[in-house]
Amino acid sequence: MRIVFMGTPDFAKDSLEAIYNAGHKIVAVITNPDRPKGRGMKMIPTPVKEFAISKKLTVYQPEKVKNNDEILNIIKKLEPEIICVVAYGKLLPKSILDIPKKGCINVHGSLLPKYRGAAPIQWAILNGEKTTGVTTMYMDIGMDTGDMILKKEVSIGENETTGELWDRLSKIGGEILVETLDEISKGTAKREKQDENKASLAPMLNKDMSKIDWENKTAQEIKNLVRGLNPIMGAYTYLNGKKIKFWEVDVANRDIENIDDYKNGTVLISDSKEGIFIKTKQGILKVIQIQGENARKMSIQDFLRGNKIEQFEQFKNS
RNA sequence: CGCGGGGUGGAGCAGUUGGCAGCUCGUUGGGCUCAUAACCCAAAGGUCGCAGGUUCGAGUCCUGCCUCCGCAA
Repeated sequence: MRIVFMGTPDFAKDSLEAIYNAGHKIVAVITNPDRPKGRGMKMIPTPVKEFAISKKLTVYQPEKVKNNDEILNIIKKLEPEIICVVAYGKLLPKSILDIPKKGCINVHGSLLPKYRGAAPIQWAILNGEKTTGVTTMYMDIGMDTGDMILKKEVSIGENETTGELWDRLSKIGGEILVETLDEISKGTAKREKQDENKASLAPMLNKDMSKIDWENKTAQEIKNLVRGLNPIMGAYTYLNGKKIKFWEVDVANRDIENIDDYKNGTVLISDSKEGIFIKTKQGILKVIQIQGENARKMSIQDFLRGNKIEQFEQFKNS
């Protein structure tokens, strides 16, 4: 089948690679423009672009796709039977969705209709979900509201981070996309409406939510926050006015006397070998990997050699 | 020229107005102990990123270079 692929990050690249290896005819790849990135603001191509170029596929990088006749005409001339969209980063207008005869299909990192939107994988971890998955669907003009074709469910590990789940789901996304294309070409693809009553949103993450709320969160909730934000931005807090990020924590299984005498966020134990243990609203939090201001991340043991954290010091919101 | 912080024994850090290079941990040897990753004693281990400059004297001040990292996107 003649396919136009649209996508941007590494999640999309795995899908592109999968359909490429499955032998589909990819007539063009559309991805976001290169953006200045990293130290020194160097222009970095998207992962999808890198792959496409290495396979000598044609690449287009429109700044926008709405009200853009140029890209609309380019896609029309390509006469794609299907457009595959994976984490492209922009909503497509109806004028583009109507081009391919067999429709536009999308790979989404959740079990729809749950977690529609930009950050389904992150939210699954943040909310402490036990399972999630990948869904393929026919696109419509809404945000992840189209009719579903295939689903694959996976369980989430207790300590799994967003980064780890992301990698797993992007591989599965590639597999399920190939299956979906198969079924479409054989004419056996289903079309299942999404149940609006079960729909939920997974909006983009913003900076504010990465601050640890010692007052109101339990140890388990904080753990979910930390692994949900790893490796995107990390969860942060303050100790003596200095910003500290946590990259890996666990709920500690130990009893401490008179624990209620201390405020949430208080360091109950600071030990050069075991690390630090912090009181929360419910449960004790053990810190495993940490990062100080302007420093790289390191194990709590390494951190404690050069940075003192005394017992009864308190982590605060500012 | 996006903003910013570094490079000091194996690890993580300190080093005040330039004046003998330190701390915690680790390592090695010894001791204590029924025993220990615990405790005590001792030792080894650094041309302070590189090059030049100022100075009686530079980890510290100046110049250039290499290199690592954080934020922001």
